[in-house]
Amino acid sequence: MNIELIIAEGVVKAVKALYDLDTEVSAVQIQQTRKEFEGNLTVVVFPYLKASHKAPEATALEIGAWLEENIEAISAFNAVKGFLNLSVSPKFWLSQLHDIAENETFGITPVTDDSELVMVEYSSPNTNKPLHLGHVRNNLLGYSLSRILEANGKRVVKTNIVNDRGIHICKSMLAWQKWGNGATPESTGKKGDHLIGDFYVEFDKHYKDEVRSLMEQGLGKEEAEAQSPLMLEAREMLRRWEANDPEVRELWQMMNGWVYAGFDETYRRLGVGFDKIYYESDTYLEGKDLVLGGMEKGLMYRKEDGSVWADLTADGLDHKLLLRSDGTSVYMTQDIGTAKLRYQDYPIDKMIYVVGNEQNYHFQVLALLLDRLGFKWGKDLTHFSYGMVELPEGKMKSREGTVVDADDLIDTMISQAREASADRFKDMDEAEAAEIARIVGLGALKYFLLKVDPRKNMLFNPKESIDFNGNTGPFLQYTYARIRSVCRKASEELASCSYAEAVPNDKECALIQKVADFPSVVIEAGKSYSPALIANYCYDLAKEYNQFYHDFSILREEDPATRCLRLNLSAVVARTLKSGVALLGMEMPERM
RNA sequence: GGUCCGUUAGCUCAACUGAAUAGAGCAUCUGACUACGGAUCAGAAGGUUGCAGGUUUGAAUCCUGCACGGAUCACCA
Repeated sequence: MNIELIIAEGVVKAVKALYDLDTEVSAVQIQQTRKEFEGNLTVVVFPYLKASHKAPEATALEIGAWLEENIEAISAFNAVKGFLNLSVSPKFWLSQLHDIAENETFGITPVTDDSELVMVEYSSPNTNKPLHLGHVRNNLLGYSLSRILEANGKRVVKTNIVNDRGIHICKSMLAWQKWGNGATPESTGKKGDHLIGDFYVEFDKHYKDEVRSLMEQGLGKEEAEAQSPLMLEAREMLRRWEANDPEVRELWQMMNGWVYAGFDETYRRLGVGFDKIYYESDTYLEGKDLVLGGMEKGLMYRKEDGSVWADLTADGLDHKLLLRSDGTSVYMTQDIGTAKLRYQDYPIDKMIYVVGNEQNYHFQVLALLLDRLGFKWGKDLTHFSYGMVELPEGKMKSREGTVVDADDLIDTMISQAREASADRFKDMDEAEAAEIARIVGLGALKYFLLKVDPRKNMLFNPKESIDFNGNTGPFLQYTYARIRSVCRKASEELASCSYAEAVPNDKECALIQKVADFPSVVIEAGKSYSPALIANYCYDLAKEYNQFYHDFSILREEDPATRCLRLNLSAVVARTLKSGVALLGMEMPERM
């Protein structure tokens, strides 16, 4: 049983017995005892002063005495001002360690058939350029969030909505037709998404040239942009696409196919995936029907020019356009259509959209509209809003070539990991060395992006790249690999020894306590949708373990029970670290 | 201009949602391998938590105002 709960229940009884005060278990304030004081856990007694009519310290001492008397696990206490520091007996920690070691799925709530069904949308790329660092943050957050929710017993459907239609795709297609000379991923040896991205840039270059020369002929900027022959051609292509022109559709299919192959490779390398992928080319018409249906029910209205709007002023927002005067869809309409298809496919209880914070307003509106249109999860949809990844010079801009490409970054991380371990295992064969470099390089990247509060913009400095020392992914992996090394050396003893007679010292108790916190951290991370909480916990645990490892010998400890305790404690720490970082999508190497 | 978000050590980030002397890492300086893995550990130094008020026994955290930065308010996606 959880020690904090035991203490909280004890405090409720204590204040009832001592001061006749009724309070709730959830209202009891318990925190980790600060390092400079004796004890494991601390109860804040300020809330009970009114009932005790005594000074803070006297009240704390009184409650402490009651707890020591009535709760077996409490072995000592002291009071500093209004803080009651409680020491938990080594015996209790020993039994905790035993329980944890026995529990194969420690910290993980099993998923059952009647678990809540949560859909997580993430990634959501455009098919006109390769993924960059911002997408990587999105993908890792979305994937990690899915894992965390699963660990909290939710059924999770991971989904992706691919923005595969629109003028931007036509630009790449047109550029390929004009200047591609039939280039394919095979003929050029380029990843499909990069190839398409190059043509998108190519279009932009020629388009800018056209605009410039038109402006030199005396046109205004807007006029020039509107009259650029390339842009007119791209728009014409979009019209043909929407009219199902076979030639355009065929080209579109082929080029999108290249992009998907490229994306799939990046996803695979990142270790993320989806249960179901939706395409806007399939969903944008659905949304139109829903909006028109809603209009008939009086939920939306039509202006004289034929455009369709929703009046959201009653909810403190503005009027929102849903269909243009020419009857075509906007972004919002597509999201409504996608929602409909998803609900047809899955009886969703909860929808989470992992999308950047520049779309906060969009999702506020979407929630209201879906609710209005009768989606039961609409009002309570969660926009998991995250900040941008910025460079020292500011925002990434594809036009200025300051985008950090996802594939390049992954390559860089892996080769740096390779360098860092080059002189370490010369005996290792190539396949194993490559696998370890992959795990460590990606671990550094994932931890770097996930340890930060998602809401905040974060900084990535390409010159400094990502560290492998200190508060990093490799620090966790190193700790794990080192424990595994020790466990391998004593595998037989670990399997058969007994630590029933051992008496854990303060450091060992503190370490057991840290491990025992894992389940509540998983729960809190699930409630607050926070991979960062998991990352910070894993770091604290690894740091605590490394201190222990440094101060005490494991294999050279002479007392068999103590040696066994330390072996088992190490094994449990390793296992907890591994399942913790798994929630971040990170892997652990057996050696590094 | 309206709305929303952010501002913590030189730099990158924490702080269990109101508690003790605001913590880590990097960088700087000092120390620890004939040792179970030094991608480690120990120590020093570094702060008026953007500013000013307020609520509270107690505020980085809650309220008000201001400053700075960002996003958004498109018949763009």
